[in-house]
Amino acid sequence: MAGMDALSESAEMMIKNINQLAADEKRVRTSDLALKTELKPATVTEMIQRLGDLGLVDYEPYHGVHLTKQGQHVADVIEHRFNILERFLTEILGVEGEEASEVACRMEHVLTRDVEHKLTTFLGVDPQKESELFCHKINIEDNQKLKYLPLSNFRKGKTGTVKLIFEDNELSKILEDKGIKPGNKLMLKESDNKIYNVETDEGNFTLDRETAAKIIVQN
Amino acid sequence: MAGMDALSESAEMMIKNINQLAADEKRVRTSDLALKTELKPATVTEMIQRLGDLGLVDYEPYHGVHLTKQGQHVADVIEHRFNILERFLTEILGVEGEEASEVACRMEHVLTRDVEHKLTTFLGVDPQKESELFCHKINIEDNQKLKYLPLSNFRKGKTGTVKLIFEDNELSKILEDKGIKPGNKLMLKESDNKIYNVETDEGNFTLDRETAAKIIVQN
DNA sequence: TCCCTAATTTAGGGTAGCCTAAAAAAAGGA
DNA sequence: TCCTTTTTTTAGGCTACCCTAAATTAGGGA
Repeated sequence: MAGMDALSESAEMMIKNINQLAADEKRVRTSDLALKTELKPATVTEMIQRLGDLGLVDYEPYHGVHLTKQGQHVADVIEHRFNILERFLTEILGVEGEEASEVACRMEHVLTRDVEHKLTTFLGVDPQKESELFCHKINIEDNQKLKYLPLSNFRKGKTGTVKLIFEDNELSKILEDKGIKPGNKLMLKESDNKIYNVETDEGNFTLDRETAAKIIVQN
Repeated sequence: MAGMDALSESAEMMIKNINQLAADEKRVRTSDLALKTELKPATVTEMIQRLGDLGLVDYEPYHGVHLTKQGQHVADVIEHRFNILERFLTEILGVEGEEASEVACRMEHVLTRDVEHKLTTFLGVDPQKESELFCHKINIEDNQKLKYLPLSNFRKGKTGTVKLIFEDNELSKILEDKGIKPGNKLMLKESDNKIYNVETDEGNFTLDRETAAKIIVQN
């Protein structure tokens, strides 16, 4: 494939910023990019010219840029990587907001597709929704090889053991009454990726996707 | 502090490689570094001259380099970051060996001390042992703010709820008999960082550090 | 329309990191 | 010792990113 080399961190950041400024499909102006990236306008011009040569942006001198289909794809991938990294850092490791953003912003450029995918699965993001935007990244077959999986990514008909429930305040008490607590077995009877019907020792219950995402189950 | 700017990834990699080739305190030769880094000898010379100017290596033209105290410290930090990242990628996410190494090798340069520290704690590394080498990084006070903590890093006298047990084959069955299973409460009665005496609903039990590291407990 | 201002690009300069080719130093055998 | 071979460094060249200063273009008001 042409242009298969990895993009530099600088180039990826520029694409990300173009995407974030690209409201209502207007072309993004050099000066706005300069402000957002904290680079000088001349530097922005230079960079978007390079990105133009790579076919990632449509650049018209003096009239700003917008992302091409290819560029948009890059932006979506970066955006997604940032989001899952930030979630991991804050929700799992407990890193504070500002620092989590900064570290996620530097880590987003070094993830591979595979690691991104496994981290996404670990955090329990909707594979359906994911696959619309990032069809290359979600592979249900792969999910099943992971030891620990959010219930939201579990396969219909499979049995597993609850290992961990995130944000266990009122929610975990409600779940506990339904037999969904760490150590217990459950089986995913039905799921359309919006509603999850689960069988436990206490009977049958239906959960929404948000809740299912917080329940880590072992295969 | 002088030289407080972040080192480039290239510079950090060079220091890491010098450290890895520095057996029996002999000076490391340019050609060996060139082989290991897959750079040309001239490039290596250029880089170690820069590192020399920064006071990170002791460079004698034609006679190789070795790390200064400062350089050794950088190497230790990088090494440690690599190790915990690799462990996280393989043990938690299930990334395969080769890819885990490569991604860890790129991520090691973008971690902050705080994230490194929180990840270390999350993975349950011996804080005692850590503090000998990396005294700046381990801070028991901080540990206690984390939602999830390996039992090996728990503070004596504290009570918590078991959330997750890694590598739960035979081990988890044994622990379950002792009342140590996800969902159950426990209290760390005694600990000298080698032996962990735990009180559960089923009585008092003693664990070794390796086992304690595999038990994630919530404060 | 024409001109002024603001936005943008071009021109030119610097550093880090890479390279190849040539020069210089070290090392080892005769 | 001396001379050949290997190792290392220097010299010089290239690109990506960053900058400032000087053109250039666009766009709005008179």
